[in-house]
Amino acid sequence: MMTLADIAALAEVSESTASRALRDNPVVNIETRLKVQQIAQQYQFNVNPTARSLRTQKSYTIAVIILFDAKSQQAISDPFLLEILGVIADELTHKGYDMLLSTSKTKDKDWKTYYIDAKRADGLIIIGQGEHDQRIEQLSHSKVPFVVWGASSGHDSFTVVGSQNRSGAEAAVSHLVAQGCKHIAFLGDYRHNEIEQRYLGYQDALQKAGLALDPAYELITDFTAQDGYVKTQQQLFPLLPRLDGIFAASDAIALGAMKALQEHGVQVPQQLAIVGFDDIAMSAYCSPALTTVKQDTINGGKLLVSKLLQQMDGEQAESELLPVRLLTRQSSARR
Amino acid sequence: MMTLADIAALAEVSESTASRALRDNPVVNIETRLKVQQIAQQYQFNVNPTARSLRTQKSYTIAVIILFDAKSQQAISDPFLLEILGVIADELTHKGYDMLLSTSKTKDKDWKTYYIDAKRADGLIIIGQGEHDQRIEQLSHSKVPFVVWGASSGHDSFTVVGSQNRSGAEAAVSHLVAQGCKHIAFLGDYRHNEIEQRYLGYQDALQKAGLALDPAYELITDFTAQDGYVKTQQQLFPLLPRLDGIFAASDAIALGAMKALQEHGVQVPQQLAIVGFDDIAMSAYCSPALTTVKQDTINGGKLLVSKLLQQMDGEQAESELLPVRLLTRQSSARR
DNA sequence: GGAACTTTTGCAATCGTTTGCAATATCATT
DNA sequence: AATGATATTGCAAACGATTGCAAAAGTTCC
Repeated sequence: MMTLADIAALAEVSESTASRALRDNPVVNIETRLKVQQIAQQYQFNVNPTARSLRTQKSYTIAVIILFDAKSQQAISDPFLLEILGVIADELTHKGYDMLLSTSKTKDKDWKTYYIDAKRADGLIIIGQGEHDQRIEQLSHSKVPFVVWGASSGHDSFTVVGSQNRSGAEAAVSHLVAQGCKHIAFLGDYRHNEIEQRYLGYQDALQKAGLALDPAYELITDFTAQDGYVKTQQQLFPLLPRLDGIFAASDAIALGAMKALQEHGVQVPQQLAIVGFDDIAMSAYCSPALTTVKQDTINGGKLLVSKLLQQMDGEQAESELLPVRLLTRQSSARR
Repeated sequence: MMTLADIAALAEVSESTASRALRDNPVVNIETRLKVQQIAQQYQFNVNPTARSLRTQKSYTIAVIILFDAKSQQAISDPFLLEILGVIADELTHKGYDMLLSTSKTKDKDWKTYYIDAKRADGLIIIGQGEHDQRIEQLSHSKVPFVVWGASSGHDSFTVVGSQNRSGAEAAVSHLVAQGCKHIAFLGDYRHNEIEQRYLGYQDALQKAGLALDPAYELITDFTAQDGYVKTQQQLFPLLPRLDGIFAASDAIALGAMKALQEHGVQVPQQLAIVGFDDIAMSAYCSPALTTVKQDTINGGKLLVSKLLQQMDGEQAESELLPVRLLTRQSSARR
């Protein structure tokens, strides 16, 4: 392996000059610079990132932490996650950063100590707040640069990027109302930050439509199709003659519910319309195709990265919620 | 931030001794060792991984490279991917390694140079070979420790961990035969390594059953539900009266195909039975529930890690294909 | 020709560990 | 008490870059 010293020797300059030349520091003579660069190129020299890290105290690495739900041991809607992860990876690569991935099951290392203090990473991207995580709150009291994907409380002490869950949910439920639904159930776990917003949006829509809020129509449901299926059987079937709409906090839940209903002989969407959230790949390909709310993963990932880098540059970064889009498909087509 | 020097001073020993004490090197007196460790603990000292890396030339980091398909820009069956990624992350964490993630769209950095030579990582895990990647073949001529998730040719020049795609596919198709199917189509892109194996398994089963191989029944299909849907409409509908079974190389494809068929009024499984591959979360919750072949992600991830570490210890690591499991559900229940 | 700048370069310290080797301390043996 | 063997410790040199500061070289101007 070539080292900077070798290149310097070949170019007949000191290591200092070689180092500066490689970073294109204008303080070194343009000709010298070119010469060094040319030689480095020729010998395929790359600076050793470890050595540079040690000296500069920067790692050019960002840690991405995927939070798993304490109970279900499941991450927020999988397909969504993979997509945003891909976008983040691309963005970081593009900006010259490496990406350290950690899928954090509940109790584990102290992020600040492990990543930041130890200089493993220069910043943190945390995906999925779940139920108000202590650790995030705590981080915000430190100087650690980090951003979170999730729900914004409107006055958070840290930078959040997420979807307009509330208005998205409201649009979804209003759509159900417009389709003639009068008794609409909510499936999801509103103890989860983002879901809470969707739940509020659900209420907004009902209120706006002058429909009553009925606790019997609100089911706490995990993120899984499995739980959507089970909860529907257990708690929705009894309400069935009247129940004519379901807003599920995720597509997975919606599909689980739909399955249960179909097995029970309920016609979707004629007797009961369903709307989900996420637009996972399968949503368009189930029968009937699922109406859903699509999150803007691409811009989400990009924003997470740009706001984080912004923070690392010492600037402030505001929280931001991205617009979502209602995709109407057959599962809610009653008129 | 505390440094080793601080700890050494506090313990009134030299840095050398402190360093050795922390690694529990028996050459230092047991009492000294305990004292140093106690002090380190008390002051929450952690060795700086960058400095250690520089000195030892090891990073205690593994790079995981997710290969995307050149054309579809899509990774192999998404849900599967996220799962195995989680397992790998856990295993690595458990062994004290960090995980660098890279989602490699076609042309990018030279892995050996970027990760290994630059000491960013001590080893590589490559997920998804796709269509015989040049770069993997090339790696095997170097001393770089790496493992690949994919298909084994039986005589590969590197370590592969994967599923028994061929026998799994054979079981799936034999199951269709047992259900009375006589004209079974194959949907998938056999230019992709793993899919090729599934395709061979498909042929095995047909041959064993004495059924004819008909090229008209073999459709090159991308990994997406979308393409399964389109290709089915375009190329399967004409064959319909006779066609009575489909083996799709992935669940996504299967669901796409199913959607097309249902829209076309074909009864699944009565008129036509379908089997997929992967067991993605949705498979059990579509209608009818999809019969499929489940891969053993958990052991897959564990094996990838253990075989890689084995290689890094200088040992040889054999390729290994894991058994899969046929999950029979309604989409193929004709008897 | 020399003072006063400006542009380029290089010296040497530093980042925080690990480790080969030599030095010292300890102990048993004769 | 001297000798040799055996535990313990510490010195100092890496690992491969970056950077403040001073020195050297080159210009300009009177």
